[in-house]
Amino acid sequence: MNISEFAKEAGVSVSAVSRYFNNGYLADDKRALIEAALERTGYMPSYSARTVRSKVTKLVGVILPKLSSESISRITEGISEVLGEEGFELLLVNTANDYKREISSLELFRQNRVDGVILLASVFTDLHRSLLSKMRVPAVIVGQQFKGFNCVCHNDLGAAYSMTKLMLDKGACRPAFIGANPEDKAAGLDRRLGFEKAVTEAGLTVDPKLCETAKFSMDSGYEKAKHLFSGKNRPDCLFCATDNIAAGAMLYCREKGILIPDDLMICGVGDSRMGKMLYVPLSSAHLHYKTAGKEGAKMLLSEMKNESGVCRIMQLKYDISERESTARQ
Amino acid sequence: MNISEFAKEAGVSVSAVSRYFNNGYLADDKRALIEAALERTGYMPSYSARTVRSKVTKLVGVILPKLSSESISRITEGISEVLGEEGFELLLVNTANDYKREISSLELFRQNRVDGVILLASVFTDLHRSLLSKMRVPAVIVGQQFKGFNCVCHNDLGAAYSMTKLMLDKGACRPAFIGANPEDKAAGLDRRLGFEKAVTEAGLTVDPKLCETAKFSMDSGYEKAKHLFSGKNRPDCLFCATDNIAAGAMLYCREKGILIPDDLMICGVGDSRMGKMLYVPLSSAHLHYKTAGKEGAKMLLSEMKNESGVCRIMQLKYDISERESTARQ
DNA sequence: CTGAAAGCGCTAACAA
DNA sequence: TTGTTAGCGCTTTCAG
Repeated sequence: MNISEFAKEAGVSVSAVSRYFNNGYLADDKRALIEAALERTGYMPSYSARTVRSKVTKLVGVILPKLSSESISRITEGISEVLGEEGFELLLVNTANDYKREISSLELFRQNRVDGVILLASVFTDLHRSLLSKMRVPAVIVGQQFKGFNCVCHNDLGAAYSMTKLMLDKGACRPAFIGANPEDKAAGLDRRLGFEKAVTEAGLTVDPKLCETAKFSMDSGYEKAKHLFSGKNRPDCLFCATDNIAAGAMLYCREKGILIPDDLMICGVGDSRMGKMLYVPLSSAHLHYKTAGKEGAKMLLSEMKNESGVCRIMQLKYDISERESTARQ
Repeated sequence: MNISEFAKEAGVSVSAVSRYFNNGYLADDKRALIEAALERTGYMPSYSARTVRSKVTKLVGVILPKLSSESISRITEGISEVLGEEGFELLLVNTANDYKREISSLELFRQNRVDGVILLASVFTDLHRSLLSKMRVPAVIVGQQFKGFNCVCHNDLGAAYSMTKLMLDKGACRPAFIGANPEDKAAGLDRRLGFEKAVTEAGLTVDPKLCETAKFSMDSGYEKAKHLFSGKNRPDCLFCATDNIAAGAMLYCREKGILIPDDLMICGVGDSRMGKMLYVPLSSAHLHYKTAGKEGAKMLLSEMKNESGVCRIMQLKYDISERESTARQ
């Protein structure tokens, strides 16, 4: 059933029906007529037909590298909360860390499918830049800072610095590092720079033999910890770029009888639910993921309302969650 | 720019352009002409205009109660993987456990916005039933069994039964239970029934004082465990409906010096990443969440292809992951 | 405040 | 194989 069939059924004009579903510039008797007919027929207007004319999809595209990650699902939850209140729905693309899919969804979103885009990417390239510039709708990047675009990001460098400093201040002097791919500017590069800054400031030097690069997984953290402890210069504190990596490293320590925090202090970033529940509760930098999602959504909303054109960067603060894994006197 | 402007620019007819983007029933020279013009103009066809005619959205609506849950994000990942391969995108609605939003999104999806619906709900009502019946597109329910509709579900009763039996077989004789809202048939009711079946079969009786109903959270598990241990008849084994609840209960035990598994064996359901990492690794029933999502998506795909009308129910198996929390001789 | 009618950008039937 | 053209279902002027 389409709008004119329905209008006939209701005994009103097509425009009356259209107005009923939109601004409601309508007399009460017609309104009642329409509501009665709605009850009878179960008619629903077609969203795409509306979009063809009005150019409004009420859809926001969200591109993310994976779903089953605590940080990403928290961010997405924040996005969905804010956007939902404004009547937007999410068109979700899970790229499964596949670079090609990231690009192709950006292409897809140029087909007037969405009113705006939120991108949670890990690695940025020139192709990203050129595609984002060609975008006809506003876009916001969450979790990374990318000059020339709207971003909501964390203070990754500061967080890594503070956590490392926390351990050095407690007397550690052989700091080790397990980081992530440095092409990921936020979780990879910046967290490494924060670690290095703290080490250098403490008057120590960064020992390349005590620095590893892991994947974002527990297993990888485990492997890298094993490697770290295979050398003769054993670390007495370990900064990990994520809680997951730290958890893997702790698993190794438990197996080998390396005591935390006595033999080795350890901390992560992200303050995951799991970190609190580990056999030694993990000190971590708390990043406000849900807030990041909310702020990203708010930024996008304001972009979609007025084409300001000024791009903004918002950096969120972090908090230090100190727990037993660094509880050395 | 629209299709006719673009066709003019390219020097071909509109149908040539339309064919280029669809079946490709097209001579090579025109194809080249179009591609050159595409390069020049960056033209992209409008998806909604296409949908108005073709009635195909290439969108599947996914309704879920929350995002930041391991089980749900795993299911969603499975859905997205299968559907993505077939060129479908996800229109995600996060209801935040709000019943009203569940209903309103079902309404929303009647506006020809999607080609199919996947519903991950916890509690089913008659309103769900009537709305789902009115649906113009196929729908699949994942995680719950609901007669008369397409479902992919777990063997919740069996899983709870096996985990409880595991502990009773090891000599426990005062079994306790922390479950979820029984209106949630899968995680609430069936897991309770499984527990009760195992207890009864072992020749024991279910002690109502040793049965609690918690929310799906660690905090709630903690509180209920406290309550459980406040009575004089202390349990010697505890079955929890989810790993999260079990983790909360274990936190309480650790605080109070209740030794696991010596004083209390404990197990959960879901086999979460966190469970493996707890201070005593948690025995749990492994449910194949990602597989559930994949199978749900496959079922939906086949429904969308041919209106079979026959509704199917698929129940997935579970596996037992035995760990230290039940490692009593 | 209301209804008629002209599109929105595209697809698909049809004629060539 | 192609191009012309009539819609898809809706919104939005515009004249009443």
